Amino acid sequence: MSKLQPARGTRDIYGEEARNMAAVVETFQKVAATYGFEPFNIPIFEFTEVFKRPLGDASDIVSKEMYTFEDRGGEELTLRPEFTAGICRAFISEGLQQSLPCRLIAHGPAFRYERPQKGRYRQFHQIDAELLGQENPEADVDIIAMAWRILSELRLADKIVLELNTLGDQESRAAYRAALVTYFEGHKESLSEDSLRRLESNPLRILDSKDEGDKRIVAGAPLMSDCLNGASSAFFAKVKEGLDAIGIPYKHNERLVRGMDYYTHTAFEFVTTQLGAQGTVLAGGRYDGLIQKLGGPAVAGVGWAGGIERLAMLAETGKVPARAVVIMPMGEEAVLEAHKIAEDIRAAGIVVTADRSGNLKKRLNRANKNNASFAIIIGDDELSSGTATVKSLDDGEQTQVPFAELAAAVAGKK
RNA sequence: GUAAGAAUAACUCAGUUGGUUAGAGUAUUAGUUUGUGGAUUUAAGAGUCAUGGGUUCGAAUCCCAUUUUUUGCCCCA
Repeated sequence: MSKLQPARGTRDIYGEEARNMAAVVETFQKVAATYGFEPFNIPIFEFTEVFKRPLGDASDIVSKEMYTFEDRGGEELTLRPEFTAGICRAFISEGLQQSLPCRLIAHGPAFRYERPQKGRYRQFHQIDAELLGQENPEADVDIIAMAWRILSELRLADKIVLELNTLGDQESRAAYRAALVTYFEGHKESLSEDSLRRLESNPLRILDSKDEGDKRIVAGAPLMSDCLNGASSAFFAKVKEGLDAIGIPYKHNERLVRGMDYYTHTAFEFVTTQLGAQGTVLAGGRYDGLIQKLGGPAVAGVGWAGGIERLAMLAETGKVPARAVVIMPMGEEAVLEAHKIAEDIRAAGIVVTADRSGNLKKRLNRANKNNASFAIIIGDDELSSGTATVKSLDDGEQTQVPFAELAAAVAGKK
């Protein structure tokens, strides 16, 4: 800590940005509720094992990006790098298999020790949805539809495309992985250094390489669709059929793979070209074996997470602070009366702030700058008559209004 | 973790081949006594030129290190 500034990759969020982020979360909650999803809050940190096991030791998140620490009791803890693992742990801890299916949403900060860039921070914020206990492909359709509706409500539909792929079930995935390894082993000498490493850790990721040389090799690589067994391709067909039925546009991207080891079957990403390399705005997939891997029952799951910062940057929510009524008491006695009046007006759901310092000119100036709708002036004259001076800051019109009628006088007129 | 840029007032940015007291716009405050805003105008405050070293008679300017940030890669929301 050299100066009084936020630690690398963290920041203070306020003003328009904070409003936009709040709007994203509100839209998310509102839409999710119409799909029958309910809030589910999990801790911000867990035992390290909770993330290590499902994500896979070789994944970058586990090997270099986790905020892991030992607490005073000597426990190994980790700040959550994502939500899914924690929710699955909670599902087991709370014995929720009694109440399947579970439709759960969560939102809040997550942490990854990465190189910061715009739209990529060490503390970032996600919205998250998980649907547990539904093995059928219709569940995938449901949860993608929900994501699409949220993005539409945020008016992002024309800035974002849905990319879709299947990784198949365990068997198909293993077969594909083997086919890829065989193929890339044959091109070892021309693969990039990164991809040689990936050949060991996560061969599927080579498909996603940005390296030009790799891309040429990848072009000739075997396709997932050729390795799918009957059940897996039937599953994927159903998902596509469902999306077609409700008119959600998507692009089948054979090269789409995901970082986490736990995905099976459907994988999808909502992508924009407007955020540079941070174009993935919301992404997820199916993770049928995950809960079992954590030591729970065999329960299917499908879900996604969206980056709130990234969504907020794209969405023009147009959210502005509500215009306030500013109450301006002149003198000691008026201050007390102003408290009472302010409370009365707020009880009617109107935004009221008080400005008690400076001469009237200054206060009106400030009120105007803050885009207030009305000024309510209370001085000695008003106290004795029981009526306040109400001044519209839009047209300057001024009227005397009895204290009891102020809320009505100021309501609705914006 | 890796490569290349950037850092000057609250904000956006000028600042010549290294030369005296580092500028502008926006914003802020004030232009007077406790009761009337928005425009114009006048004035003022505001900067350890990111931090620490070095070169030089002299550094915002050149060199090195550190910190933060931006754009790629890695990876991901």
